[in-house]
Amino acid sequence: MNITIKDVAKELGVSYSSISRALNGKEGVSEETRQRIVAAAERMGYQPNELARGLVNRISNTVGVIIPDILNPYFGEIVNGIIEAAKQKGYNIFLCTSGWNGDTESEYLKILRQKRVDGIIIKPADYSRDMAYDTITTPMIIIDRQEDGEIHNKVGVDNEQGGYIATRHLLERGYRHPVFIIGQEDNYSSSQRLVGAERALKEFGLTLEKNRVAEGWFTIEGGRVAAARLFNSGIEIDSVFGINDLIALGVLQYCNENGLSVPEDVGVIGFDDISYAALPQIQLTTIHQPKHQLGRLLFETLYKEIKGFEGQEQTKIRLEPQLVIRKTTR
Amino acid sequence: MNITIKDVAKELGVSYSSISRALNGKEGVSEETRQRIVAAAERMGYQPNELARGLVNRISNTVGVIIPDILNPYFGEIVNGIIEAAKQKGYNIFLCTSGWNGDTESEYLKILRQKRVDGIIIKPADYSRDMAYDTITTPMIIIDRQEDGEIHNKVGVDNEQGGYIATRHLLERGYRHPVFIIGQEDNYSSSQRLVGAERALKEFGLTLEKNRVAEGWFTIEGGRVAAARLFNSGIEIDSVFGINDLIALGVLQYCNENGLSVPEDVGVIGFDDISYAALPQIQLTTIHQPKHQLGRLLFETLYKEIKGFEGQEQTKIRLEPQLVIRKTTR
DNA sequence: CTGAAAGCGCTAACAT
DNA sequence: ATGTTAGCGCTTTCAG
Repeated sequence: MNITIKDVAKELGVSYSSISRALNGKEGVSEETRQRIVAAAERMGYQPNELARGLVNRISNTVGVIIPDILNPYFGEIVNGIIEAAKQKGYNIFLCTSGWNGDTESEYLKILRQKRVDGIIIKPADYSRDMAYDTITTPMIIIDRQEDGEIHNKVGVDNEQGGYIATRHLLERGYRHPVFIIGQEDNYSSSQRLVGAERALKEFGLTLEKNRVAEGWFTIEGGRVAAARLFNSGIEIDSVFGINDLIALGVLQYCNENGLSVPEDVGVIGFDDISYAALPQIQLTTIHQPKHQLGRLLFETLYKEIKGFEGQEQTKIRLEPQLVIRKTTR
Repeated sequence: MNITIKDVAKELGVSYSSISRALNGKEGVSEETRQRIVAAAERMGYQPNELARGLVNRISNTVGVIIPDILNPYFGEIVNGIIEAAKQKGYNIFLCTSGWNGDTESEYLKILRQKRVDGIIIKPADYSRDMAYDTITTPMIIIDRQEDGEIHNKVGVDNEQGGYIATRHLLERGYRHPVFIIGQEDNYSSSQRLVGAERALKEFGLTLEKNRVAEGWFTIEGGRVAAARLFNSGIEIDSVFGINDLIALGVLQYCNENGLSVPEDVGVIGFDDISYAALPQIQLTTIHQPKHQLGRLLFETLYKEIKGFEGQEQTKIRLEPQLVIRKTTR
């Protein structure tokens, strides 16, 4: 089996608590024996069992990350930022994907706690469920949520403002008949962005009509299908706000396949600013989010909670979204 | 703190070994007490400590995954497949990204073993280092490697064949001056694909010249920069084989920015067939890999090794790549 | 069927 | 400075 602390103790004829002390840099061992121990451990290829250490120390140097979909570059970049920040603090991450499914999410939440992760970073799969998070005592931080009444930390972009900026841009460019494609209706980010959209519409004397909002999936295909539904519904459309870039990409695909020229016939705006949106062949106008930074911030905030820094107050960080005008709006 | 097996034992006035038996579905408890125990555990919100279980059982139901870059959709889809297959077997994954850095990779390899993962799935950061894997006794599987002389399992696509097909396609379409953009020179997949390219060239009476191969990074920007270098080097170029789709996307970007029309002035082919390659605005000709399936297979093969199925022989699985002709080659 | 006790590998008092 | 011991939470003999 694996070499344990006892093996190297026996080898050297010292007690194994000395080994522990030496290897963990604690005082109580002479410099000489410390060196002998370190050398022997190295030579024998000793690897401390983190399971055992975690059991006694009650820490695992591990955090769980639950996101809906790793293939969405938005989450990909966030995870990238999390991993980077985690590495600097000696943490590893359990990556879990919920597929926007609340049950899968709950399941992972349970497993993560059984694995005794030190903290959890989560993007809720749906809106309704997440008030139940308050019963979780593990340090936890929620991505992209700003609501009150919960105990956990929150870091995210200002979605309402983002939705406002996007819609306002459409309106300012002369589009008067925008439609909106969101994810599932109970998705928090979607609804917040819609609230912002409504505010912009109001400023231009317009209202948000129900039949101008379509639900889909947060994927390219989801956007394409929803666009088809909208354009075939008979309403007048001169622009579409895809609630994320993947959806907007699907809209672009629909337009392309159906001879609608962008940005003349229809203007398209997305949200997130994933890297593919900037390709010269795409040039999607969108709302930029600092995704990598968001990931780093997420971990760092969680880390502080884990280590018990800065008291018990809930911390909320709200990042500003930014309009990036490219070629899909006139 | 967290409630333990002892708490529920005390609550019920039974020994805690009975709790263990009941909760793990082992025999040796009457049906009646089992039900009482299950009910109490549920009521008290008992969550077994997997760290402790892992310590005694010597299993963690965890595997480590080390990939170079989660933002490359090629790896994204693989990871997706791994997570999906792992979930079915009750496994969680530690996601580690090496950033194509061998030292980072080694570091993670060490940590993973300390965390006592049951197995490791790895895409080596570079070529030279990976023979050192033979000293690792943890079940391990290597992505996309077919070489002999190692003890670990291997699952991947036939890169030589893929490189051959891609280059042959270019040649068959009348391109006679292809250049090649690879990742770092010591990358295994790159060199294998180049071997295939050479074979195709030979069939057309051509040879692979050193100055027609450029090194870059496996990113869009890497492809763009390498393309610029190549096109400015004064050699004749009528087509480029990007060793992965991200690089090919960068080449497309370079062409777009420099008024080179594709596929007339220059033909472009990639490798991987990431989803963005199929966008109507992109339509990249490429070599398809079954990435999701690859991920599933990776985990399932590893799982068998962990569970000690099918003896000790090294298993190698080689998937067939497939040419997908779109619009970037004439 | 059930309980007592040992031990997984390690850390942290407590002794010496 | 070093060794001894208890115990982290759990599983698994071994008795009863």
